[in-house]
Amino acid sequence: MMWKVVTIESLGAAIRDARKNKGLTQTAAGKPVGIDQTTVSKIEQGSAGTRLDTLFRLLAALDLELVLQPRQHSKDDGQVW
Amino acid sequence: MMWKVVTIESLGAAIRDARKNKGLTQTAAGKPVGIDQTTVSKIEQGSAGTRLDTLFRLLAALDLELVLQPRQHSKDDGQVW
DNA sequence: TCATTTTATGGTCTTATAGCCATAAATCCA
DNA sequence: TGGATTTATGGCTATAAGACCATAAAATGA
Repeated sequence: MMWKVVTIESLGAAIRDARKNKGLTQTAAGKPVGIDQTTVSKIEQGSAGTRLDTLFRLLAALDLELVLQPRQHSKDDGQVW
Repeated sequence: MMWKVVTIESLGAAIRDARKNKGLTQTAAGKPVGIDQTTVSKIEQGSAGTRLDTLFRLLAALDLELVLQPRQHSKDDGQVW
């Protein structure tokens, strides 16, 4: 799977998707990298203030990576941030 | 261009790369989205505590987007976070 | 080389994350 | 449907981001 991410909310949704695909609970996903369940919950809901270190630890736990690339605009794009 | 990002440092480096490709200074990149030059500097250096809202505003300013995907391991991968 | 531009660093102040705990709310399933 | 699991919320505290200002350091180019 690949999730295009342009907003914090879509990032959270993608992470939730990936976590569920792996059959993990928020607690199980966060525990190995020292992230509290409440924090995972907020991230998945699109908390604006989430810190990068927290995000990257969660990505590691879920075996995910990011790709940065020029924005590919499409006519049905809504708000961009 | 596409930058694979697995660490905060590589994210910062990729952003710097993209910004320079656009011929923008840190001040010029941050100004339209209300981000201070000092903050852009820290982000590019890989500041762990950078907040997602700050990151996404900068990505918007540089017309960049993220893609989230399963990690593609390669034998020369180093530390993953 | 030297002035100019750009980036890095350091301090202050305000604000908010994330850990932690407790618990309500929602979801699952037998 | 009811108990168990999972997720969301709220409070508390320590810690730190980011705006802003000043300035040092580095890079640029004429």
